[in-house]
Amino acid sequence: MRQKNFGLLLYLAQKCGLNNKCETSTIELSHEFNCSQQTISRKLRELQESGFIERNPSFAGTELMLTQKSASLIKNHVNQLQKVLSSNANALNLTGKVSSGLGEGNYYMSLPQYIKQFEKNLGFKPFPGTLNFKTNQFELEEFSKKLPLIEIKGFKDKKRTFGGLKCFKVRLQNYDDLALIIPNRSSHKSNTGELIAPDYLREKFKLKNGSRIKITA
Amino acid sequence: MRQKNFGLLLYLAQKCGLNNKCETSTIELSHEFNCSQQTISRKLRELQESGFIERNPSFAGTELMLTQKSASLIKNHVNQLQKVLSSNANALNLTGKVSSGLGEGNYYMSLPQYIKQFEKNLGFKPFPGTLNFKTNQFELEEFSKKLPLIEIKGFKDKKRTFGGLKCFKVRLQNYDDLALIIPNRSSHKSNTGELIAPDYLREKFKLKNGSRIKITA
DNA sequence: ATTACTAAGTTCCGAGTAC
DNA sequence: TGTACTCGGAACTTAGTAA
Repeated sequence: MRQKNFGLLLYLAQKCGLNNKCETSTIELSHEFNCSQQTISRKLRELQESGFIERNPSFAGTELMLTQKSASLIKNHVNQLQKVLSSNANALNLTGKVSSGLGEGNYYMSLPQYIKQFEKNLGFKPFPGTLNFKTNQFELEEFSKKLPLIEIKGFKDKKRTFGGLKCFKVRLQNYDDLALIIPNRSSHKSNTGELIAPDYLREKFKLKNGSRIKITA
Repeated sequence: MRQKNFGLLLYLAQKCGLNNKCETSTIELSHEFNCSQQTISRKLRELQESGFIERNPSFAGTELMLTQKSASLIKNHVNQLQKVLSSNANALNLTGKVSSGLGEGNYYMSLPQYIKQFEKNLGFKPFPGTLNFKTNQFELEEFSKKLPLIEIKGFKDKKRTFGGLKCFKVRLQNYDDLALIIPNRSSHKSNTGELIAPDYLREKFKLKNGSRIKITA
């Protein structure tokens, strides 16, 4: 919506239909719409000036009809809301705010032993760097719990031990070569999520620190 | 609709979905909704006080979620509009204002030669009297043109000639034992339609002179 | 009976600012 | 960074009327 007098327009659509002429009057409408006759008079004029309705004086009031412009607007409005009702009803998602890349992930992404496992398990060669985002710790846990787990194993070399990490395939808008990674023993705060992908996500999605992102399952 | 801040609520539904928590802030929303941070702040409080959203302060802003009350309201809103889009898209109708019974029809309804034809062609015995309504002359013609014609024949007795009339089955709300009659040579103004039915319509539908009616095909 | 103008009353918005 | 308060002005509504 975001259109002046849209509420009245919707009411008129329900009263008159989209392609019908409708005999009514400002007084009648004011009773039905719970406002004054003067307000209806003004609103009808505004709707007419904006090309949303057509009016003709009639034997006792006004004959009015919604224009094609109104029909399009209303159809569009309904379509948008239908999407919300259907797709979003049970869609899993997680929102957060892009933050600077201090996560552990960047380190993992430089080690061939990890990279090989990513390639094998995710089907893409990850970009050398992670996109970090701050989110709600509890939500992050709940979100990842509901997704199929891809386990990336840790390993040892002569000097030290490298920990394993959890990995989950997710989506960002329509982009689905994307995985959320959560180190098994992370040293940074767990309100941060890390994303890996074959592309440089900051560039691809024009992201800056503070940009809001919404990842879905 | 007719609900305060409904516009913002719809926006939030599109942004956050119906069952999801959503990380955002008053500033972010103010940019997206084209108003000030203060206005969003107030509107969110109002929505919260009315039980349409729930909010929790979060690491950098607010986590918000629509309540079940919002979901119901929005679903209802969409349902109503869907009805408009589907049923009303090509529904034929005619609106008018009940007027006093000075039409010719009352006379016809008293003559057995006509009554027999009505019974045969319409399947009901008409109430002795017509319900007259004023409407737009052109609309009346256009409406009746699109309906199947039932012809009621005129006749002669020793004294004079009685003219024929056109008859069309129509509906008033869910009531469909109803016919619109148009005398072939009418003496009254043709912006008046006449309805016959087995019942006394004024009583059945609590109609007075001036009441608006909408008949459909 | 309408519609619509003006003027006054009311609501709403946002800049400034506190926290 | 955030949210939310105050308050002056803008926007909207309506009573009284004219046409």
